[in-house]
Amino acid sequence: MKSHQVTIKDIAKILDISASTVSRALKDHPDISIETKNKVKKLADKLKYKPNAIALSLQSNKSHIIGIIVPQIVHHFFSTVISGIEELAADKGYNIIITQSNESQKKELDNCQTLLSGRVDGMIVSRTKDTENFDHFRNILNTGTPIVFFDRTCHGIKTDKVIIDDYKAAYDATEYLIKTGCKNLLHFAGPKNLKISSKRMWGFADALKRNNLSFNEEMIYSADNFSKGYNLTYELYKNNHLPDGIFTVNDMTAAGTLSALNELKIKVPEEISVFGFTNGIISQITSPSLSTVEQNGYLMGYSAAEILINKIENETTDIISKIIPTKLIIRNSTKKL
Amino acid sequence: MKSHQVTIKDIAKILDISASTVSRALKDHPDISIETKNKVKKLADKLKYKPNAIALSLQSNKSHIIGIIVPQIVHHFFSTVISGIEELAADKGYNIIITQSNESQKKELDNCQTLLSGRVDGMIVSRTKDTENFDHFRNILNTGTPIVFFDRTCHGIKTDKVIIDDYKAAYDATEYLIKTGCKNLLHFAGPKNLKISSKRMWGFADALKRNNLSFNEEMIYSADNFSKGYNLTYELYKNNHLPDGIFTVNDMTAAGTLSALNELKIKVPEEISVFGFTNGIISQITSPSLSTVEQNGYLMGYSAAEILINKIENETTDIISKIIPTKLIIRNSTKKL
DNA sequence: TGAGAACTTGCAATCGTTTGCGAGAGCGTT
DNA sequence: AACGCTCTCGCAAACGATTGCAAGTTCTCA
Repeated sequence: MKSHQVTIKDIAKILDISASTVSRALKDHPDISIETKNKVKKLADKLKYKPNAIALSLQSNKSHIIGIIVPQIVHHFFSTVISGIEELAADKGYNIIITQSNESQKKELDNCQTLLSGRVDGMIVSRTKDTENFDHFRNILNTGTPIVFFDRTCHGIKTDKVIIDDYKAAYDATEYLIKTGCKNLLHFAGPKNLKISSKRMWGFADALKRNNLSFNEEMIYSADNFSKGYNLTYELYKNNHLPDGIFTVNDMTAAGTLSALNELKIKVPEEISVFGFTNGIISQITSPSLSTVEQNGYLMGYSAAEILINKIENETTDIISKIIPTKLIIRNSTKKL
Repeated sequence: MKSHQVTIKDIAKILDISASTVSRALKDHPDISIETKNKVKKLADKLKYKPNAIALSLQSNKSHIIGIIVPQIVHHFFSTVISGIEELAADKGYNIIITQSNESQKKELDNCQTLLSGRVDGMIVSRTKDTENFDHFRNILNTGTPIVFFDRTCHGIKTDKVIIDDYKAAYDATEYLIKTGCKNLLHFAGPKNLKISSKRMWGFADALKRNNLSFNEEMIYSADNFSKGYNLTYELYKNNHLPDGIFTVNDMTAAGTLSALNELKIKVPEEISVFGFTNGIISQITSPSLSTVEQNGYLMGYSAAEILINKIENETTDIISKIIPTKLIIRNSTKKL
């Protein structure tokens, strides 16, 4: 099937000149006469010649490919980040190869192998949740292939990363709830060993303390997806433990919470305020629409690509840690200031 | 920065043997003595030798890369498809390079160039909405690089494709609405020149006719996103034109509709039933949760990859048109049978 | 002792492209 | 006529890996 893409040699043979002349003619090298250039360009055009990127890579030892490893492509946040990466990469003449780890460390290792074998110029990675061994990344860095981590980073490795200030974002969101009159808050949290989760939790806790509200561990519940948020809300209702404000670790959990509250005919935000985190599509769709933290995935991806490409092209060695600013998006699940 | 990945030559030099011997030793060629093999393998292991995929590609004229063009990565449906492609591709030893067209034909053309230059072994494509000129795809097919289209296909090109039976799915959904008692239906439709939209529209129309309900063009409204669904619903309300059932071209539109109905205190499904299309995440989050058509994106991607890889490896030339079965997902925005 | 077989290994070409260097042609100058 | 210069262009090596073929060594057996 795959017949034959036109090569420089083909053109050379047809015009009865050498391949080097064709190569130089195509890139306007001054050594080549104008007539020859014209002949070559005309034929190249006619035959739809396209340079073989693979041969160029081999020659230059640069693939112009960025390798990406994410837990799941379908996750809205990750696809947003990928989109940001793709945008800048395309601009700068890079392609992106995407692999997903499905939260499995074995697959993550495989992905590293593949990308290394493919001689990517650099990698952008968000690691799996439950890994504490980062030797594979350390090895790659040692070979000189740069890696930029985003969102989930690797404790103990000195490397470039792009993150948001989860602590501050959570602090701000919580403080907003307090300022709009909530006095009895709960936090629906993610797994403790995931840094982004624990930071959000501490932001919540510190906001309470600084605003003269007491904090204790019983304000923290574990719930980080739709159904857990939904079920937990029902449970709190049954036990008569519903607060007047809930800050959730992500939008899905908030959506589950809202769904339960709707069914229970509890008015949001009049009786209970709900604050999410991520600002995914769903935050506009819930009823009422969800106040949340804008976690600019697109910008994260874009920035990560920026750092990486700079590293590839300028061979700098300084470690960059970029923090993407967050923003509170106030919609209708919270009261107005 | 990028120092040097270990090559066969490096190993050869260290052991003072030729590169060919190393190559053969690594792949257990019978010509090589066991001692040599052991020496070579041991050193290769120690130095973390990884074959240079680029060199192999150049040599074999196979890149083992599948190029993907989608309008937008962040769109849930597309990222689901990509996920399906990635899964099988990884299994079969292929990498995927992803590009997005952002619904711009110019970018789509650029993407084709890039992928062609990258010498991908094949492509999986969902084209931009408003293009009617498919010469670029025709040209690629002529060079012998196979393309499998999915979801949005190209009228007039004989090529492999993976689609769903939009007509039947729409027919079934509409019939469900009728069977649960709706007598006065409307359809919120997408652009007419997009085949998937018009097929859904005809499925809707024919279901009405076959069930002895009259159909006329005034039952078709143009609305294919959240805000259009929302606004249109309000407008119908004002003009006292609300039906007892609405079938929308996608989930987002349905979500907008539900949102408006909620605000208008119109009971769903008691007063109005709403049926969506896609079964994205949002269909579980709306209140009430949305009855919709399962459009198995993952399976579409997986199947597309299957067809493509088969074409690449077995060089078959027969054209395959695969139809992914759909399924009605009944939730709470419609009445029960 | 010599011939042939068996076993190991190396040479060189190849994939498509780039690039330093050298070579030939054509011209003008002395 | 001889030299030198400018214009054009081709040769060959290189990137990393594979592979047909040739070549070298060792061994066996007559």
